Amino acid sequence: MLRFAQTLDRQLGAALERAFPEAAAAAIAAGRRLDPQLAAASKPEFGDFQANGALALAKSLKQAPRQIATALLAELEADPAFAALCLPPQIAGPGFLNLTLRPEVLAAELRRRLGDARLGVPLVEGQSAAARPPVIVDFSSPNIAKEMHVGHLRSTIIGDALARVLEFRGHPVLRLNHVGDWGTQFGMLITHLKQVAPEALSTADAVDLGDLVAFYRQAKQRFDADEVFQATAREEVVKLQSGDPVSRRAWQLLCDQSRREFEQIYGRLDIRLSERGESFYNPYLAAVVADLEAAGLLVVDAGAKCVFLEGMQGKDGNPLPVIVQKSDGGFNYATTDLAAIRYRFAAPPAGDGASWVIYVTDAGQAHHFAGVFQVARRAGWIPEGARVEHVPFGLVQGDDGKKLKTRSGDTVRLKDLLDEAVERCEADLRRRLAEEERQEDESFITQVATTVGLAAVKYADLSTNRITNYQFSFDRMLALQGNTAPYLLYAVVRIAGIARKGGDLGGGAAAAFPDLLQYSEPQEWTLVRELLKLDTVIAEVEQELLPNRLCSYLFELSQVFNRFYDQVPVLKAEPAARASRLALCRLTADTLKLGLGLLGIATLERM
RNA sequence: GGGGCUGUAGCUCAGCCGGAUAGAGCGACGGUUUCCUAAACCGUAGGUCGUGGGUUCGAGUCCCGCCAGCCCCGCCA
Repeated sequence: MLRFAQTLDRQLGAALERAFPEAAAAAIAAGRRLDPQLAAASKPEFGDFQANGALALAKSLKQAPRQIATALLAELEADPAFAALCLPPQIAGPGFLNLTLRPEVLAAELRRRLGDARLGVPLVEGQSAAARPPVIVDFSSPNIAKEMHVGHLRSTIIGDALARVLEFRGHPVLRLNHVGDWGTQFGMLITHLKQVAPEALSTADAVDLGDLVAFYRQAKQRFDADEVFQATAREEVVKLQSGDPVSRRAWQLLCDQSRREFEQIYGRLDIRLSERGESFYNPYLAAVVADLEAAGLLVVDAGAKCVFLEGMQGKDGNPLPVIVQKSDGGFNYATTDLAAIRYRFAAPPAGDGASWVIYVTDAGQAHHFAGVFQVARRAGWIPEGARVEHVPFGLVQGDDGKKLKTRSGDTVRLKDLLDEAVERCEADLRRRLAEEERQEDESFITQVATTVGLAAVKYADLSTNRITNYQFSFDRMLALQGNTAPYLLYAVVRIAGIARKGGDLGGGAAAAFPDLLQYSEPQEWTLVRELLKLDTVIAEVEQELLPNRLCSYLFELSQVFNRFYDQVPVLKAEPAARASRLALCRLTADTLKLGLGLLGIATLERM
């Protein structure tokens, strides 16, 4: 619908200018234009689009809205290009102009998409993909020596979905895993291990990740309680950061251990990610401080080197600092984030040369990023026209509305969460098979349970607006009805069923379908219109970085399809109708597969 | 104390640049199966959009105040 919207906006704008030449000239002189305010129709009975401009213009034109709409209508009807696109428009309510695309225009657009692997979604304009500067999506970012938990789940899934959408649009995307592999935590952990389990620091696989997590917890407790330990740990950090070989070796072992565990999760979730941890930026930390010093932004306060923020105040009304070098000479996470931003925007080969950097982290870090972005901007590290943004998300909560925990009060391990989703799916599937007296082999059951279980977890996370906290519930996400992954997957399965029963879906080519598609039923037209919205929705997701918009669309498409499937026969229809309906099935399946694919969700032929 | 986010049906959530009578799903109640997988479909009930002002032809949406919940606020990340 994007193409139509653009064309109509132009035609309506021109019609307004013809109807009100003086007002149009005045608007243009003021650097504006008479805006027809074209929008998607708010209800199906209003057609495809509505123009709200007449209401807004009433005051400045000193005319009644309906009068303006009438004048606009007259100009539009005189435009043959418009008449070829739309049925005669209707003036409705206080002065809305309702526009309905001609059926043959819709059918032709649908036909066009049957032969298009991109289903009508355009590539970004501009240079070829190879010449374009990269977009960096920074997501997932677990910590070494800790297990991944639900918090990482959100970042991982949302980041992956956004990266997939941007890639599909033709952006070269650099997916970066900014793992926490540096800093005070390692000082703590290495100091503790040296004392209680030195073998873990010299021998690969001497301890597994579970042990490491326990050691980490003990180390943290000692760090918080014991000043002597704290001092030793800080010294250990300095040793590590200055490249002491023993510390380096210990650190490397710890990282390898954790990395293997992370890779398993990413593999299961089908997520591709380039690891570039905090340690990567270690060589650049001193330069960050030097740059800030040279730019005159550094202030030493209580022994720490700080940049004070403009427009952000702390407790006593004083400006908030971003500390870039601690009083003990060490660097902290803000320094690392500044080094990262500096490197990512710097021109190659000294950096990534990015044009857009997206950080997918929890909303609690909003202040931190606002501060870091401001410092980076004032230091001149963000080029003109480049974009840098924090894409925040809310907490994962339990049924009690508090941060999700296990019954014993621990954080929920991601691995356990995924296992449980798949197990629950499998149990449900086995029960269903028994009820329906279906026989399926074990590999089918495993495949379906795995696909549906992981799809459910991902979809539940992606389908709410990311900024709000969301309540985690296996029962809801695995429900077979409603706005859930199983419901969407089932729609794909139904279409696969039609193909199995002899429906020719064209096998990837458009040639199987007639040039003139013909529809008569309202359910068919509703489905046609829904299918044609894909390009608009993708553009919106890219603009707003909100995957839930894509989820809503896919859910609505599935609902519309299920109504069609229920009420309109396909295989038993007479030949002309049958071919046109098969085209709808084919495009629905393609759209669902593409859309779910962009969410990182795999589909099934049977379930 | 300062700042951020959130508050919409019993529950979980949508709601796009301010547009027409506020939308889903679940749950509740009532229906639909000689037909492409009923993991579906159809219908009914359910709302003072936290609250009080303001801006506007028009406010769930924008502005201000207040209330409630969550989060952040100097050397952890």
